[in-house]
Formats: sequence, C-alpha cells, structure tokens
Amino acid sequence: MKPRSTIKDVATRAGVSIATVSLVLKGQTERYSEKTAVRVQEAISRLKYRPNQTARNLQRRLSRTLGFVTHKDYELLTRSQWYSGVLDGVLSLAVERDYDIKLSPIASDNSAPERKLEDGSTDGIILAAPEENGALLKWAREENMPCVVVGRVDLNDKVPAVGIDDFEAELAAARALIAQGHRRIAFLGSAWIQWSARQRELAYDKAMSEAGLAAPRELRFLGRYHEQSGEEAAREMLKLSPRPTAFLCASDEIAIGALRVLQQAGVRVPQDIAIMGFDDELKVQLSRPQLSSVRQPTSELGRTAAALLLDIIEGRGLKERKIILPTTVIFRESTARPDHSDAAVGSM
Amino acid sequence: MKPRSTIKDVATRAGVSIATVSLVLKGQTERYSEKTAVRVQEAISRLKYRPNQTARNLQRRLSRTLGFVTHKDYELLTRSQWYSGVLDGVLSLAVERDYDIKLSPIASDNSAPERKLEDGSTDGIILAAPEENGALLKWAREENMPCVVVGRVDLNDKVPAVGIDDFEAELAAARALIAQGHRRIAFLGSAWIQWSARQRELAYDKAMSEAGLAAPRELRFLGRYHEQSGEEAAREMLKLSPRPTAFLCASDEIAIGALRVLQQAGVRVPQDIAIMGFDDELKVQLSRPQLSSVRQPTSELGRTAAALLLDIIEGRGLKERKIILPTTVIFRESTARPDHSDAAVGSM
DNA sequence: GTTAATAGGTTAAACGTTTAATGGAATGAA
DNA sequence: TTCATTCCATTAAACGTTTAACCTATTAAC
Repeated sequence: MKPRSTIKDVATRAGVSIATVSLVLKGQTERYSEKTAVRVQEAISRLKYRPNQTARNLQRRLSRTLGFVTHKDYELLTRSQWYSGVLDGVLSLAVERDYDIKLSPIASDNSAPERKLEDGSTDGIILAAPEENGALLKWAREENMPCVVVGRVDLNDKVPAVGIDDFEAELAAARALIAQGHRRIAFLGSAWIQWSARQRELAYDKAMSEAGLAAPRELRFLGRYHEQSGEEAAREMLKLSPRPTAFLCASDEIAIGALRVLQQAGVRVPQDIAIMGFDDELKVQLSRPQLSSVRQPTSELGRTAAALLLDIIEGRGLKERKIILPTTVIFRESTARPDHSDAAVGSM
Repeated sequence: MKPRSTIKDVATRAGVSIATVSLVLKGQTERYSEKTAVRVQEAISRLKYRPNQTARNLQRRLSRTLGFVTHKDYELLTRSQWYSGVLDGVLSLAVERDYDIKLSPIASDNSAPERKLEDGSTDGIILAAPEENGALLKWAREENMPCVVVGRVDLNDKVPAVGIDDFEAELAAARALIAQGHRRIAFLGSAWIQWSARQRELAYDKAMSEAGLAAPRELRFLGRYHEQSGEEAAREMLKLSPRPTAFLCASDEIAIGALRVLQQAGVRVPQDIAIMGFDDELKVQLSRPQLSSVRQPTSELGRTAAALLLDIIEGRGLKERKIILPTTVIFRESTARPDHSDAAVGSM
C-alpha cells in the first residue's frame, strides 16, 4: 500500500504553495485565479489526492462525528429493536447533516469512561439507556462534553435528555387492564438497573393503589428485560393461588417469554391470563396471539436526541433540555379491547 | 466549555518536557525515574488530562477504527435483521480487539466514495452487501485501502469477501420443494441489484432444469427485497392458471408480503401454496404459519469479515481471501417436511 | 584518573492540515 | 510620477501528539 499523497505533493506538482491548494479546496474563489485553480485540480486528480480528515480534525479541533454509546453487550443491536431503532434515527439525522457515527460499546462497569469518550474523536455523545448508578451517567453530569441521554428522562437531572414518559406510559397500560376488570394483576419487571425499570414499576404501584387494589410482593417479579426472565417470572406466577388474571410486563421480551410458558402450561391468553407488553417490538406483533403493548417511537427518539446534540455542538443553545415523546397503548389479542372501543389509546 | 488540557500543560505542571510525559504515558519505565513518574501522574489527574486521539492518530498514521459502509438508506438497521446481525458480529470482534466502528451510510449513486472512505479516519472498511454495479465495489477493487466485502462472495473477484454461497443455499431450498412433489414453482426474487439476487435466481433455474421442470417467464417475479414487492408478486401469481403450488422467495420480506396476500385471498398455506423464505429473520419464525426459510449466520458473517479485515490491517496476510459460511434450510409450517424427516437440512 | 556504560532526561522534527498575517505585482486614480 | 487599491499568492505558526537522536551526570570498570 503506497503512501497516500498529501497536500504537499499536490502543491509541488501544481507549482504553488500548500496554502493555495488549501484555499482552492475550500473554494475561496477571491483568493486565487482561475488558472491556478485548474492546475491545482489537475494535480489533485493526477495524484488521487484525498484530504486527510485526521489532520483536518486536529487543526479544526472538531471531528464531525457523533458517538453512540451503548453497553459493551454487543448483541444489543439484534436482540433489542429499541437500540437499532434509536440508532436508525440518529443515523438519519447524521446523514442529513453530514456527520458520521462512531459506535462505542462501553462496559457498564467501566469506571473511567472519559478515556474513551473525551479523546477528541467525537464532537458529542449520545448515551443510550445508561444504567442508573453507572459511571457513564455520572460522567455525563460533569458536562465536559456535549452529551445527550436517550431513553431516560429524569426531570431532576440536568443532563439533556430525550425519551418517553415511562411512568405515564406504563400507568396508561396498567389502568387499561384495570378498566377491563382485572383485579389481580402481576407485574413482570426488571431490577432497577435502568431508569425505565423503576418508572414502570412505580406506575404499577400507582395504578394499583389508586384503584384500591393490592399489589403484594408475590405479585411482582423483578428480573431483566429478556425472555428468559419472562419465563422465570411466569413460572413463579403460575404457582400462586389464586393466580393473577393479567401480566403487566415491563418489556416485550419479558412478555414473550411469559407467553411461551403460559402456552406450554395450557393457560389460555387472554381468557385465563391477559398479557400487556412494552415497546411494541416486531415479535409481539407477529406472535400468536398478538400481544398488546406500549409503543414508543424509537426512531424519532434517536433523531430527536441527535438534533438536540447538534444544537449543543453547533452552539445554538437549547430551547428545552428535556424532550418527551408520546407513547401509545396498542391493544391486540392478548388483552381485551378497551371499553371505549377504539383500538389505541394515547398517553401523554 | 473550557479548553482541554494538553500534554504541554501536564509537562509544565510536572516540570518536565512533553517527551517525558509521553514516555510515562507509554510506560517506558527504563526511560524515566520513579519520582518523575509520580509527578507526571499527579499532574495528569490534577489537570484531568486525556490524550487527544486525533493528534495520536495523525502521528501514528492509523486510527484504530473500522468503517462499516451501508447504503444511505438509514432504515436498513431496523428493517433488515441481516444488517444488524452483521453489525453485531463486527462489533463483537471490534470490542475485543479495542477497535471502534464508524458507520458510513453512503448513497448508492455516490460516484466518488473515496472522498468519504479514504480520509484517514478508518484503518479499513467493511462493505455490507454492496450493489453489483455501484461505485463502491469498483472502488474496493482498486485496493487503495484494506477492505472486506460481506454478503457477496464472487470467486472471480479479487476483493476479500465473506458470505454464504447464495447459489447453493437457494439450490438446496429449491430442491427441497421439488422433492416434496412440487412441479409448478414460482420464484419471487429481486432485480439483479445485489449479487445475492442473481445467485438465488440462477439457483432456481438450475433446480428446475435439472428436475426437467419448466420455469417460464410468468413464474418469476423480480422486484426488491421487501414486503411490498412480495405482495405484488403474489397478486401476479394468483392470476395464473394453473396456479403455482409453491413460492420460492429470495427473502423473508418477500415471503411475508406474499403470505399476507395469500391469506387475504383465502389461499391455504401450505396446502394450496407452500412458501419458502430466505434469511430466517424473526418475522418468519413468529408468523402464522411459521415460514420455512434459509438461515444464514449473520453475526458470524460480520465477525469473520472483521477478523479478515484486521488480518489485512495488521499485516498478517490472508490465508484465504474468500470465506463461505454454511447455511441451513429450516423447515417449518409453510412447507411440508422433507422426506428424510429431519427438520433441517444443511447446505454447503 | 581515565574511559565506558548507564540512567534519566531533553530537543526538535514530523504527522497533514488551516489560516492569520504579509508581500508584491499590476492596475487605476490623482 | 506617486500613491492607493485590488488581486493573487506565500510564509509561518498552530493543532497535540510521538520518537529518533542527542545530551549530561553518575556510576562502574580498569
């Protein structure tokens, strides 16, 4: 691989100084004559010259690159459509504004994320669903770099964020189940690793208590956001007597896992037990029975986060530091339809 | 945002030269004393110094970053699991070897991809499913940069590539349908935009001709790899008389679209028309009936491509320039089981 | 008491750009 | 002729690192 030609080579070949080449490249027409421009251009194509972006970035002190930071768990993209949806949205705006995206999976136990994040290779960072007590979130609060969190909107936290209102969204779902007559509702959630996990559980509490219903310890199972956890949870719930009549699941993964166990156990859904998921991923739309779920606009989330980040980076300032996008409860076969008979009920 | 401290600031504060700081950072213990090391370290943490990666890259003439190039169509990641699967695989190896990934969606009509690709911001490029006659593939053949193609293995092409054998894979699927007694098989494929499209259609031809079956023009529909195209194709096929008894679909997207139309038309699957997909995406596993399909190991594809690329970049040379990973035909409800009664038949 | 070796630094060039400051020739005006 | 302008181009510093080459005390060897 022969060394690439530099601006110096071009200058020599065109018989001008490197400054002139740079000016031609920049298109500052008032600074050079037509004749030199032609000579420079021909030198460029002869030598197949490409400006070195690294050198440019060093000089300009920016990179036109956005960092997209996730957990080091690299199966994230395929396993959860939330991540790929958000990334798609980020990508869509980045492409429009001519930014690149750098993927930085970081171990959640990494105590010094700044080493990877503040190395000048990105102009700003998007933190996707950071863990509640992790180093990443703490780092973001120090505001050493333009940074936006997506998937976690804590109004008491100063870091700019884009997301849904997890509490209200799950509340709407829970109320719907209650409105359909369920009295013994189980919550299949996640440990409080992420913001959303806590909010969704709090919403369950609120819904139950405002309806005067009991929500004892045994009616809730806190695992992780994945199918296996849902299976485990369902098995626990089936041991109870009386059994719950509905599962409020904090993620679709959990819901699908639970559904599998119920079906294996010969429990009918929704007649015996209704299921409500969260995220409205493809799998709940295609499963049988199709699962009711709470849809969040993942792609818009990503796009909005990117827009916010670019506002910071490019110095436009922020009109709002917190942006909440609406969610929708989608009713399908795994629950009854809501009383007021339209298929979808908005929340927020 | 205050300017970040540089190696110069650290040097000043520690009372040494910047060279010494650099050596301490590098851990060249034989070049400095314990005392200076301590002073430097304390200056570093006092000033919260982070080495500037851009400057490093410039000096070292490399970036420890891999480019992942896709079509500019930013919905790719969510719409097709092939892309996210491959990306996941790439990511998995990149994380292990401490490389970053830069996403570069490039418009397929971009006539000068080198501007974005040869800018020194990546050490090498992974081209995901490039179009057959596009500028990207042509660029890759010029070998100006370490580059690996994934999803297209043309043995007559010198560019290093990782993929499946699309021809053999589809051939196995087609033969299976024939073995099940189908005589009038329609091919629902894609225009020859991508390598795989051509190979899969050629496999259909081969299978039909070797079985002495007719494969007339009207039995094939060439659209794109998406659901809408499948719907269109199915509508066309339903007009034929006699109708085909099986659809060999070149992608799961097409298969799902076709299935939808068949179900709307009251055609039973597989009794009236059998369906075979390709890719084994989640949606065919969850649909009703579940669709038979050809599984390709997307994540391994990505991981292998990344490994190959790193071999080139890090100068280890290539044992093999073309790597073909095995596929499996998965039989589900949308076709009969194969005669020899085991559920999956390997190919390659 | 030389000389050689070693430990522990420093100097300065280089990586490939951008850009402020400067310069000089040609043109135009007085 | 002289001065101001305009046009076109150059010089040189800067961005933040790395590293080969060099330097100077100190210690070791004889």
